[in-house]
Amino acid sequence: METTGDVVVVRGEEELFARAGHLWEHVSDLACAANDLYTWSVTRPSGPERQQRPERIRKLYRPGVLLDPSTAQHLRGLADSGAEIRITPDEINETIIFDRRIVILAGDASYGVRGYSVITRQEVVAGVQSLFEAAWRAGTELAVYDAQIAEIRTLAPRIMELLGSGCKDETAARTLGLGVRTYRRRVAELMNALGASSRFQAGVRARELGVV
Amino acid sequence: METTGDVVVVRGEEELFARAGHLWEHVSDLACAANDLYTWSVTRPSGPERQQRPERIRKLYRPGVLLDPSTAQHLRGLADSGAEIRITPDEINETIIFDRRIVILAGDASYGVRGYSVITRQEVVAGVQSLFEAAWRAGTELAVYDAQIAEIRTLAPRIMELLGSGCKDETAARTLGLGVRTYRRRVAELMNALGASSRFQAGVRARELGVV
DNA sequence: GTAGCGTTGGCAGGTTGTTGCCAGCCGTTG
DNA sequence: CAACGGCTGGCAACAACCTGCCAACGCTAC
Repeated sequence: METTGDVVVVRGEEELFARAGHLWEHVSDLACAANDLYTWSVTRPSGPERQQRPERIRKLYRPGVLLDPSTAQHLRGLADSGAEIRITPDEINETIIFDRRIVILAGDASYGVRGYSVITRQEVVAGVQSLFEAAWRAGTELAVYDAQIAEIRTLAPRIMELLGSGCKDETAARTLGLGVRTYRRRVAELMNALGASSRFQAGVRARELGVV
Repeated sequence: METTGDVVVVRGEEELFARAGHLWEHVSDLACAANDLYTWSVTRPSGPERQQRPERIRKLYRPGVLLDPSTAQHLRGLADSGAEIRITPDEINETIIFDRRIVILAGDASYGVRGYSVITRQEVVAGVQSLFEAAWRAGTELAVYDAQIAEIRTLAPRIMELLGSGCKDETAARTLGLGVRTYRRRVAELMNALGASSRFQAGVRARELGVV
């Protein structure tokens, strides 16, 4: 563990849980941005020590989380239970904010153990909060985005499977009974939902989200 | 659990462990083919019930497992301890064979719970064994392949990072101080090591192996 | 000092992918 | 029944990628 006054960097989910697990006990205003459903769930205790539910929960995700029907269903369930969920096509830094007082920023997960910055300095917290608010305002309500992406979702598994098989677009299109232009339209829509600018990146992203 | 006489299909690692965990106790001739290091480790008990080590262990992997230095080091350790390890560029069906008597074939892991076929019918076991032997003979000794891939491995993380960033080859090449032809040579080598025929497939594979 | 070998990188031809354009088709609405 | 809107799919221009070819360079051995 490294400390620099109001910013503490911890490495790995265990250290993060030890450091921040208690924050869930009394939080009333929770805001988070994540690339998938798991990023912040590791910090949250799931036993009897979990107290009352926060008064306000806001969650901001990338569209890719809606490509998996079960994940989409889970998010709808959360929304039905009172959580406010929005979707943003923009790149987001994975962040969680407790009561506008404590911020945790997730570091790069590409290699080895992930680092998390736990920030309590109020000026910094305020800055991160305002960035979150801007991203939140630009987001689209879950229900609205879900309706838009429903069509993509029905075909997404087959397209992902075909993309993952390594075959050419022409072959994949024929397999689905589509013209190659239409197949490529669908692929472009998936790339957008995954927030990817290349097919390699889309492949990585799809695997991370478990949709391939 | 579904049964068809000498072939039993189980779903998920827990059922597999319950069904096949005991096989490790007295096995003396073990042969397996896997895409990563974890596929068959879930079936193996790790406590005191594990008896003596098999007399012969043969493991066949795809080259991608050597892209990660720590995975490569682990495999070298296994080889040093007496296991015979070979690498094959060909597609392999994940298989494990106990004493030429019992075979387990891993099913598709793309979605949901993975199915495993546990086969005891001797004709089928013999057939699978001979397929394994053919693939084994075509494989390359770990040490030989490792030496060949060492060069690729040093640059692989940077290339994966750049590929994963979604930027163009020209940009990535400049970032690494290489010509775009040379960069594309390295990418082609990585694609081969990953057994991928498209960049999307390579992205998926790289993420599965944890090298991006 | 020279020959041989391996690698790099520029060039180029071919393939694959990205996206715009537009004709045709189908379903809906007035 | 006609008009309209949306979607499909063929075509095409362009971009990005894939791989062969070859000159140049650096290193090693003799």
